[in-house]
Order: sequence, then structure tokens, then C-alpha cells
Amino acid sequence: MSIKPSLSKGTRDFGPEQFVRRQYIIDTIKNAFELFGFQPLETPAIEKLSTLTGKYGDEGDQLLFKILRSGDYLKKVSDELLASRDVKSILPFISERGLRYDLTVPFARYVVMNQDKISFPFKRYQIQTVWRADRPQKGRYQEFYQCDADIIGSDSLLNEAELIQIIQKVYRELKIDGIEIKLNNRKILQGIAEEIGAGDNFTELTIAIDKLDKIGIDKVVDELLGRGLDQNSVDQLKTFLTFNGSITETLEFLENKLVNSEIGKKGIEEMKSLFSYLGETEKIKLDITLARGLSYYTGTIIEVVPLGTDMKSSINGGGRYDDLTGVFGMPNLSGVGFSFGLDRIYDIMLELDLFNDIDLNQSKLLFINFDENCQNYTYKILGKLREKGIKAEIYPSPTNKVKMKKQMKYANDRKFPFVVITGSDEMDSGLLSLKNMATGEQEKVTVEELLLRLG
RNA sequence: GUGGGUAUAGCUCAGUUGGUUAGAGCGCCGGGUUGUGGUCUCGGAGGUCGCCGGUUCAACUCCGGUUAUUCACCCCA
Repeated sequence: MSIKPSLSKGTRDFGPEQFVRRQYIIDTIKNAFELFGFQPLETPAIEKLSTLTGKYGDEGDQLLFKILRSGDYLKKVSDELLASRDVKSILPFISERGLRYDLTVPFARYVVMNQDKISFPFKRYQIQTVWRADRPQKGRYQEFYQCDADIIGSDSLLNEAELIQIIQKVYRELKIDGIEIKLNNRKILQGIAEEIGAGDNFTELTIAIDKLDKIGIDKVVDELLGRGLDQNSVDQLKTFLTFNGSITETLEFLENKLVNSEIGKKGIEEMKSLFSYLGETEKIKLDITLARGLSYYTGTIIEVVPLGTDMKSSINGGGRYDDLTGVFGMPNLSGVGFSFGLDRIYDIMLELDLFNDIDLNQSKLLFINFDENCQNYTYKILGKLREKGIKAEIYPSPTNKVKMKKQMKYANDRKFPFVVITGSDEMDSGLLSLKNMATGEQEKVTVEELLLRLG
């Protein structure tokens, strides 16, 4: 009886080829982060549930992977509580820890815990796995990488501009041309909400208008009416959502519209100075329908979507938060950060066939193993190759155990460019038979020639 | 949480209106080639058709349930 091997849903293996490709993306992102002066940070996969819960909204809390306590944890649960079947009340007895849901909240925890050692503004990057217990689908996994960069302790909009430069640099190096960087500012959204008299329904408003490009204006209107906004507010909102123009035109339009909202004016000012740093380019859009769900954003919001692929989801997301560390007892620390979605970038590069020229960095040479004499003889030569930094291997079993035909097949499957065949003739003459696996040609060479040839 | 698809050999999948011995390609093992891979050729192993139940003389096939997985919605990287 054997168990059928299978993966848990929403997870993937990464074989040697996939690993190398993913590492290539990671290295590109990491180099860009370091070029801009970000410092690395690694935090545990496991965090206390008290650190994680309440930071991502109710939906987010539902999606946290929780870790069962050890021991007979049910002993402490009273019969009444068990009988109530109320998960929320029972949860603290059965779980106190969970897997991190993103890298931003652990970062906030770290900053607060280490504030005495950190010089602000603190720029850190973090490339690690995160876990979410949601239903998997295309481009969406339960275990995936985030590549985060955040600057905390500075409210300058120059930071936003730097992050956007990093995004541009990374996609340029990965040769992904079709991207669109969408920018907006939560303060502008809040201004709109105030202006149309829906300031109390801000969250509902953002969730609904975030769907605009997916479901269209009519359905957004329906949804908002359903969520308790009045007809008048929705009609006014329509004029905002249907406006079309260049960045300067949009900002002018907003300036004329948001005359009564202090926060709205602030948002417009922020966007103006950000665009003065960035300049207008095709790939950067001011999109007042961009809202983003994560509740901790308070200023600039950033999202990057790929163009010309099946992938519809965003590949970067981020924004400014004024009070991320407040819940951990360190208020008024403004920060801005964003994240690359490694797994989705990988999927896109696969779809666009951008992985052609990546070197698998494999061994150059395999020594065929005839018998113990041959093994001893070639093992010394193998050592010399490795001293020179030449990647080479010897087949671990002799031909009386694994036939030469099979050793050759192994060399072929593993794509060794060369094999060396060393029988008694070769050992007597001191010349090795070097076979080129691509051409099939075979010649006799000395050890010195071999070193030169592969070096 | 809601809705759809899929489940047959190690892998990717065929399988006719229900019918007698369930197939292919790839992979694996062996031979042609006792010191030569990739190509070619011959042969071989490998399947309680996801699981439980029902209909039927007869079920891989139809029906119900269940589990897993996948896609879409919600939400999100």
C-alpha cells in the first residue's frame, strides 16, 4: 500500500529549471533594491496571531493560516464553550500563532521592537514567502513570494518617486515592456467622498469603485446604491469616475471639483509634487478609480498591471501609510512601500517566453566510471578540475553495476557537454578519451589539455 | 463563503447509443549494439477507471452523494 503523492492545493514545487528562473527574477529585484539603498530584513514565517489579526480587515483575518497549539489543548476548553461551536471564542484555546499574511505587518512589528537601533528614515527590503488561506486560481496561490521595499520615517514624496523608479528599472531589466503603473491618492478618494456627501461610507466607496474597470460604471452604481449611498451622491460620483484626461487635466478637474475638502486638496497637492518628480510618461497613469483594499493605506497608492497577457491581476501593489506602527504603540510614523508579486511575474515571463537565455549553470563534464581502477584514477583528475573551478562529476557506480550505456544516457539527460571515458587503454597511455556530446566526436587528450579546454 | 469544470497507467490524455480482453504518446525496464548517449528498431512491465451507494442481465460510461483538484466570483500579489 503506497500513498499517492500529491501537492496541497495552491502550492507548487520548483524544479531545478524553475528555481533558476525564479532566482533570476529575485536577483534582478534584489539588485534594484540594493542599488537604491534598501537594506535586507528577514522575519519569521510564524507570528503571533495577536500581531497578525485585525490588520487586514475581516476578510483578511479569515484568510490567515493558523497553527494548532501543541499538547492537549482541548482540555482547557469548557464543555459549554465547545458545545457553543463558536470558532471565534474557541480559537484562542486552540491556536495562538499563524503564518505571516504579508511582509508589511511583520516589518512594522520589527520597526517598533527595534526603534532604538534604527536610524530613520529606515529603508528595508524583504523577499520571503507569505501564506493566504484563500481559494487558489490562476496567478493566485496559497503560498507565494512577496518582494517588498518600504521606507519608514519620512513623509517626503521623493520616496514614492524612488519606488516607481525601482519598478521601472526592474521591468526594463526583465524585458517586460507591457506594464502600466497606476497611481492614485487615498486623500483624493476621501476628498471625493466628502464632496459628494458620502464621507461616512468611504470604505464601501473604495471597494466599489475599485471594480470599475472590471464590472463597468452601471454595476458600480448599483452596488453603491445597494450599500446605502443616496442617488444624489452616486450621480455626483459618476462625474468623477467618467472623467477622462491627461494627468494635468485630471488634476485641474479635481482642483475645480474638490474646493471644500481640505483633505482632498492635500491629496491633489501630493499628486502634483509626485508627478513633478516623475514627469509624464506613457506608462504612468493617474487613475482616480484605483482604490486598493488594504485598509492601512492613507496617501499615495500604487498598482502595476501587465499589458498584453492573460494575466489580469496586478503584479505590484503598494502605497503610503501614515500609521502602520500605531497599533504596536509607535504612532505618527509615515511610511511608503510596495511589493513585487514574484509568482505572477514568473507566470508572465513564461507566457511571454522571456526565459530563453538563462544559464542553468550545470556541470561541464562527466567521468564515466568503469571499475575501481578507473574510479581512483579519474577521481584525482576530477579534483584538479574542481580546483580550477570547473564543474565536473564522476558517475558514482562502476559499469558492472550500472552499464556504460546507462551512464551515457545519464550524461545525455543531464546535458553534460562532455564525457571522459577512461578504460585500461587510456590509463596505460595517460591520454583520456574526451567525447563531445553535442557532435559525438571523440579525441585523446592529456590531463593538461583537458584543464585548458574546459577552463 | 458562492458557482462551474475535471478525476482512467509514473506523466499528459483518448475511450463511440451502457456490451464481453480499457488504449495511445511520453517515461521506465530489456534486446538489436558484451567500451558509447541523443536518432532508429523489436519486446516487456505497469490500471480495484478518485471513493461510497443506486439503476441495469450488464456501468469507465447513466443517476445521487462524497472527497480532491482546478477555473470564475468575493477579495487579493
